[in-house]
Amino acid sequence: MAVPKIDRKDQVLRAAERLFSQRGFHAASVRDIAHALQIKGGSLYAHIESKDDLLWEIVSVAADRFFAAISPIVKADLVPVERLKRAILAHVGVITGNLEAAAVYSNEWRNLSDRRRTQFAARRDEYEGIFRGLLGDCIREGTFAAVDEKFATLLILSSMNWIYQWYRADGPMTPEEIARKLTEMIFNGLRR
Amino acid sequence: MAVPKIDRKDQVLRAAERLFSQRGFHAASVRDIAHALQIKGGSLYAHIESKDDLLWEIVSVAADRFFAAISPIVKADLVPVERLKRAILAHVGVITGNLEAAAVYSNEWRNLSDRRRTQFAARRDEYEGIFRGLLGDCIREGTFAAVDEKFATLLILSSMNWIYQWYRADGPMTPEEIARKLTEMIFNGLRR
Amino acid sequence: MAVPKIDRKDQVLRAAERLFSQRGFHAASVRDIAHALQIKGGSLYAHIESKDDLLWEIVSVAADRFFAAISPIVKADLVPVERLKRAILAHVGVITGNLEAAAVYSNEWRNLSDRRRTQFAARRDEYEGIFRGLLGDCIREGTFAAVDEKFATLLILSSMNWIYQWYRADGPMTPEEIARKLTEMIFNGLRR
Amino acid sequence: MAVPKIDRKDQVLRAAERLFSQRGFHAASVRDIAHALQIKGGSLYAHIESKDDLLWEIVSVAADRFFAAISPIVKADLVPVERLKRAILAHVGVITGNLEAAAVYSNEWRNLSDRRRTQFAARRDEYEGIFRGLLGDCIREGTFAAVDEKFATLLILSSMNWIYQWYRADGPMTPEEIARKLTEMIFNGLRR
DNA sequence: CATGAATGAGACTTCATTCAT
DNA sequence: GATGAATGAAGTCTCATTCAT
Repeated sequence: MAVPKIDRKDQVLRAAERLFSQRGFHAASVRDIAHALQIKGGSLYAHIESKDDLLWEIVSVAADRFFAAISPIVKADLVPVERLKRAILAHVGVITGNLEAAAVYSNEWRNLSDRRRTQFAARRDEYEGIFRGLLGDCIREGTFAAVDEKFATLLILSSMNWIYQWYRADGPMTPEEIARKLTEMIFNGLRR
Repeated sequence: MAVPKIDRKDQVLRAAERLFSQRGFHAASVRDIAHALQIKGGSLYAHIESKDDLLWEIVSVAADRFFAAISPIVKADLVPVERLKRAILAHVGVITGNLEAAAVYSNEWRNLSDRRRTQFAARRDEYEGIFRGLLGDCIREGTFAAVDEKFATLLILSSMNWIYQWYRADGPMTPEEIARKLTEMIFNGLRR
Repeated sequence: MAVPKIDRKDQVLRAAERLFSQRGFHAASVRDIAHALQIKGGSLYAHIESKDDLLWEIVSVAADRFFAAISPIVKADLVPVERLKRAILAHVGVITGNLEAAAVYSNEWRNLSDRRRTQFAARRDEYEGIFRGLLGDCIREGTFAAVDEKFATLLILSSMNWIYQWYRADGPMTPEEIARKLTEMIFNGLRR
Repeated sequence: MAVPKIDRKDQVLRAAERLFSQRGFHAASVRDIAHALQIKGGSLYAHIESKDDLLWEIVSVAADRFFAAISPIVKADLVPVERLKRAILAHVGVITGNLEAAAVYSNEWRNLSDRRRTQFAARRDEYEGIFRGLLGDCIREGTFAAVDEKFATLLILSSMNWIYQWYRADGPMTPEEIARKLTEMIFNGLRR
């Protein structure tokens, strides 16, 4: 009846990312998501297992992207501070390239089922641990002051994860600029 | 006799803050909140108008607290950088002193009714504007480098608003220490 | 609003027994049951946990009745054949006194959740075991011929459990007559 | 080449018999049946008209089998008690030879559409009437005592229709043995 | 024949809310 | 104040069925 739709599953994921990020998991109904694809609520279930699965898929694909972006950098043969710089750029790149998924990743994991929430938390901690390691290297190497590692890591990550709140692809700043400014501010501080 | 009769309405607000912050607005039902007070769902309506009102009350009281904490500082006769420092301390104080309300303030405003969401957004922008003003003063005065004002403001606010994710009243850091470390890092950067 | 309804839960159980027995578990919807009480579907949930629970309650109360009716007889100090006779009378009494519940007990246990179905089967086997014991006593005592015990037990139970298909309280036979005729036929056979 | 091409329609019927008998009509979905044939739900409709038709077909083929098995016996020139014996053997033969269909016949007719249910009930009553006639002959001839005809008929039929609950083709008893034991018990009773 | 995608109806269930008691 | 019972709306999901490919 309809035109042959390519990769319907992807469309579903993207619509869900958009609605979950805009309204939140519970405020975005299955019907809303289906409506975005111009089909009826029940029809979604030809493509997904459950709403919970949908959230899980978004959130774990997002996690995969973050890990994939950072992994090569961690092993790179560079001075620590350069590795951290590039990791920040990579992370910002994933966020700006997948704004809605990143927002869901940051805000909606609470709505996962118990088992998955635990699983998610573990991966998130692992990711945080990688950043902390990069930062720790900078400190041990002497480039950075002996700040509280955990605290500083959260400063970096939280400032990046807030980006989705105001970044627009058609806005004035490129992801590179954002990353550069962020790095500059966090590394050197605001003081002249 | 005079058993210290704690205001029931306050109990309701506190229970709602807790549940909204833990599970999110939609995942915390009116019955859940009532259950926390050991009464039945319907009985809550002797104390509140509606669930939406409850959220609004939490969120606007939280906003009031932030404004109240900062207002005297803005007008204080101090060098700009000192004003900013104290504003940060005040803001951190409100967060750590009202962890759950602060979490609701940060995360659940999306679930307000349309009209109230607009109203909320305006206040939030106003608050952000105050911080931006404090920061701008530091730049104009020459203490701070000529960074992107909006960007730097968001860096400060976002790093503070993330605190509720890990701060615990019985943890190792006092609010003052948190504020001090945060200020130190943001003002001077991580670099040695 | 409505007149104070006494024991609403009982009314729910009775309506469910009726509808489950008439149409089967799946063909009788929650709305149908609610409609029988002149309330809306969702309102049932003030009285039950779930449709599955409702079935379970009916089925286990029915099982309880059967056990309660038979237990004193098993321990009675009577000749075996008399015990069996009275057990049959008791069982027929439970069926005719709770026609619809008995029908649900016999036919709808398949629709229980896995865990409960297992639990149910165990009790059912236990009950069958009791009858088998009574019958075995009659054989060992010499009153009955050395028939296949399991087979004969099923003959007795199945002929009784079929009663709900045709018995009507306002019909021509009392439960006692039914039990007497049944006993007569099974004990002495059809042959002159 | 001529691979023995088993009729697809038969496979559908057999899968449906199995699933309807195991789970009940409503709990066995069209998709379940299709899955048993390793095709998708919609594809079943190349072979059936509707789920209701499927049930009807199973149930009426089963009825046909019962009638076909008994018809020649009713007209046979034998003493009444012998005719009854053979009818029982024939009926047991149909059940044990078509266990699942027999179970569906006994339990799922309630789920037929209204019109068909009525039609089915008429045939069922007719069949019961035949058995009742056979039994009546035995009474009139003087072989059997003057028992309640309807009651005795139901005793015989119900004990047979319960067989599917425990009979297994690979079990210890042949259909002939089952029929013989059943006849023995019902004709002569349990008493020594 | 089989499939994937869709549909409309309806299933069970939860929820915020109301109100007589 | 609190409760039990009810409601209407909505939510997620399943199902029998259809049809273009």
